[in-house]
Amino acid sequence: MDDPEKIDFRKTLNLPKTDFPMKANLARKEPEFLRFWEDNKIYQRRVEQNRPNSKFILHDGPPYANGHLHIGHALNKILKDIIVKYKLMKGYYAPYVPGWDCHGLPIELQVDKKLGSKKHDMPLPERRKLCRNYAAGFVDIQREEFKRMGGFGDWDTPYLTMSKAYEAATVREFGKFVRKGYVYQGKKPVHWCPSCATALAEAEVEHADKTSPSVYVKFQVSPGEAAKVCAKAVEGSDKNDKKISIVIWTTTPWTLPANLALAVNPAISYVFVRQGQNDILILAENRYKALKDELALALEPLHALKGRDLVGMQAMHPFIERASQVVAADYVSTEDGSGVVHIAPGHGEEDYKIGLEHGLDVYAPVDNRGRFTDGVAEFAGKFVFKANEDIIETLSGLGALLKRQDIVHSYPHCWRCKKPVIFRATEQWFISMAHEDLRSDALKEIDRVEWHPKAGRNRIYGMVEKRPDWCISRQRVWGVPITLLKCKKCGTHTTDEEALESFINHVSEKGADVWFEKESEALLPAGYTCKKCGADEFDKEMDILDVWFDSGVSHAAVLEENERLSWPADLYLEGSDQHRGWFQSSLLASVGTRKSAPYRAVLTHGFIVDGKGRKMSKSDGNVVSPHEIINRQGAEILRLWVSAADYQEDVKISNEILSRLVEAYRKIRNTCRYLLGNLYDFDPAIVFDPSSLPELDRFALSRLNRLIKQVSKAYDSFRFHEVYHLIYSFCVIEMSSFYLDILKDRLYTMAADSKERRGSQWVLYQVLKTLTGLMAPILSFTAEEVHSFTPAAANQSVFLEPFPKVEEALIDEELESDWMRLIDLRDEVNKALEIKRREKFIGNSLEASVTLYLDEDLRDFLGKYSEDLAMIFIVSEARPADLQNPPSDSGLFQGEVKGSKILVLVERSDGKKCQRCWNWRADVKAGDDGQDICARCKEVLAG
RNA sequence: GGGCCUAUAGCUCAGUUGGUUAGAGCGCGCGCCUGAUAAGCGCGAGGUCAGUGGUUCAAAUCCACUUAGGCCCA
Repeated sequence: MDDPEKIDFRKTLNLPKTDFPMKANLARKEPEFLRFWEDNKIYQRRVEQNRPNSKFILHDGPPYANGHLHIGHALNKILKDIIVKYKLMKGYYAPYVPGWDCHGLPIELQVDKKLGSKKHDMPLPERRKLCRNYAAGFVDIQREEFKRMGGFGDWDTPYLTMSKAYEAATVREFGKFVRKGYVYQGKKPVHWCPSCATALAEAEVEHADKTSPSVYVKFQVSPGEAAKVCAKAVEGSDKNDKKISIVIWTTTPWTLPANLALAVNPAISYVFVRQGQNDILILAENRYKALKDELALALEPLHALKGRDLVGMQAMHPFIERASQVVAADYVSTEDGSGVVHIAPGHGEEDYKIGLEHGLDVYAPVDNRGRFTDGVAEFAGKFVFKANEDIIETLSGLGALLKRQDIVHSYPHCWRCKKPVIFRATEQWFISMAHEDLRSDALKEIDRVEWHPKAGRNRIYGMVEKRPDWCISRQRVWGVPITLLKCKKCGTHTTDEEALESFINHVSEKGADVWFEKESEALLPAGYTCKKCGADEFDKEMDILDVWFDSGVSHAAVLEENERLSWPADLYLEGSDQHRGWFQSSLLASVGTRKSAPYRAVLTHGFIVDGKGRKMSKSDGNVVSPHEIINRQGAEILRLWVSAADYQEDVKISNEILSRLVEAYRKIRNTCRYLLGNLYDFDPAIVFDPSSLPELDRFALSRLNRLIKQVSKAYDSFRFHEVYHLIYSFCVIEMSSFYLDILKDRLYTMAADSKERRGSQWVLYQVLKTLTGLMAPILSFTAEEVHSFTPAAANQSVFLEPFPKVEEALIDEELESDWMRLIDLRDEVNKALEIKRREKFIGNSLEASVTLYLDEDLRDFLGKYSEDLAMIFIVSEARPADLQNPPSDSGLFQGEVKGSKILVLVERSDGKKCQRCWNWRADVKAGDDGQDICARCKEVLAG
């Protein structure tokens, strides 16, 4: 050092050089790339560039425009983005139009909450305007959040279910259902939230524990009946003195005023059993034991009958003058209760069905606030849940109450206000599943669609097979109106083309608000009169459409209306819960009007759970927020997490998982950085004929092309975790620990412009470009960053590049299998070296000279590689020898390669260490400056 | 309670039509290197394939049940 004469060999080497930072600083630098993409319209340019090519349309399921994004949104949108980017790079015309679901109860409730009591004085159009603004606000928020994740798409022109054009399309599609005769009005019990005063969709109901009174109630059998039907049962007792009663059990005493029947299971056995002095009770035989003590029943039942023998019997309502007939129902079980179910057709789904079968009235004497109507004189005006106690008291006073306790059970609650809901028969609008074979056609279509995973088919099939008619009306304000007017004179609805067309025109011009702003007559064409009676005055239908109808028609409102898109979509991609939601509403909306499914394929992902596999909930405190990850580790890590998981099942996320991914990210990044570092002086204009390259390089190219093939296949089948594993393993196994490690000597020590070094640089260049392209759909930020450092990159952005293409000719099976065998040998040599390292016999592997004692087969195989062995093993010398004549060295390593025994002798090289290339060679001599240098290096330095 | 689904090393994933001692990478432990350096390389230890029972010459793989978990419904 102090000697100025001494050459600093380090300076004579071609060491890697790059400004590409090792530290990614993702959270800080990602926004710069976002700006780059936006400023340069990279997505738009790529889409346009692909316009002449075949289309691939991924139709976005609209998230609800309320609240910030959670990790589930991130999973969904990143998966979509990976697909869109892959298809774009593959050359498909794949515009991605994101959308938002803007109408509906949750937003309305948020707005109502803010308004408080002012809500009642506010005209409807104004409340709707507030809802619109609220939704628009969250569309903006969520849009920014999605964009931050690196997603490509038409963010400036998304589809909104509340836009005029979309609302008009919704009205138009509804009109088609009306014209085709699917739509009918009927009384039916629906989940009803008395607090929100609205019918709720299935999806709007959630189950939670509730404490309810559990009561056993006697329904006395009409005296005449007792004698007839029960003659045998009461034989031997003084029948005239005895009261015979059927025992029912219910947890909703408030439904008793609406009781019209009692259901028994015809197949099971019922017993007559004495209670106290004067009572005989009827209940299921296998409930007798459980209830014996509770109800203070006699020790022995008097008699038993099958349920079917009880059918037709008349019982008397305990406190209303009305008969209640015994009917048969297969679903009645004896798991709890008394084996007899009280039936109120207006207050239960099963009850309703049974009522239909027996011609019972759909009776529901409860108003929209959950209060009894005047129909129930003694409880009129009482809120049903409060009336429970009054009813129980009444029953008790009449001696009809057998038992009362409180139980905690799972009960339906309103998803918004979290209060318990009731079943209540109301006037609703329905789409009939039976009309025009809607159900069977939908089922046929399900089998024409490709479902990923396959189980999705069964899931939606089962649901569509069993689902009831679609209740499409809601008694709320924030939505698309049910555009029907009712003639004031004859009550006929305006279902004709002329009226519906007029409504569509009004809505497309002014938006759906027009329905609430204008008078009925102003919505109709001038001079319009009722088609039935000729009257000209109408009442407006004030119900709005189910939001599932809104989003269900997106195929029509978006795919058909946007000329850049096409119908049907190639793919829908949502969480597996959407088999009941959007996949189904879209299917029905499309089959009903077009007799065909709106999608060719449906891909679903699972739900996100914590590291232990539990679902996330605020109360458990295991919620992971995407913002935190983005701000701490970067959106790139979130994207890598999405890609690494097998999303068709539940996806786990935890700090451990994320930190593993951060490490994997660093490895991929560093591999790219190292490639870049070795290309600082490479001119990509130089083209090499691959066949002229050494085997090692051809092996690397073969592996690289195999990688392209495998990765493409994985992308094509949406198996992104395979993409991740393939790319990552390639970086670690093929590159970092093998090819690149071996190449160091060649790259650093040979003449910068030598054929050998340029050849490997050319290979490294191929590897770099390929890796960048392969990872771009997932690691978009990093791929772009690498691309910006890549020498002579043709395009401004990696997303303007074609996806890497396989060169089949470069995949060489034979070469690969030979080199796999060499790698097996290398593994054995490494084990032998490690032992010597532990013995402190060597440190750096270059200090070693290795002799391999091999059988004839292996020696033959190694023949052509004998010159390359030292390079491959990264030792100073390596030579094959005959296994038959091993030395008597006790330190011989015994190994095995594919069943062949081998022996490895590790010695210290007897040469000297070259101060420049660090190899130990016999030809190392002191140079002019007195430093040891090998002949090869001397030649390089001589130029 | 019903429908659909899942369960392989600490983590993420492989395990072809059931067929030799269940694989990979990471992490972990130990070590080397200091010319990828908040890097790189090597070696090693980790699994009764959720459990139980069955079919079979043979089961992680097929069947049944159980347990745990997820989605959807009741």
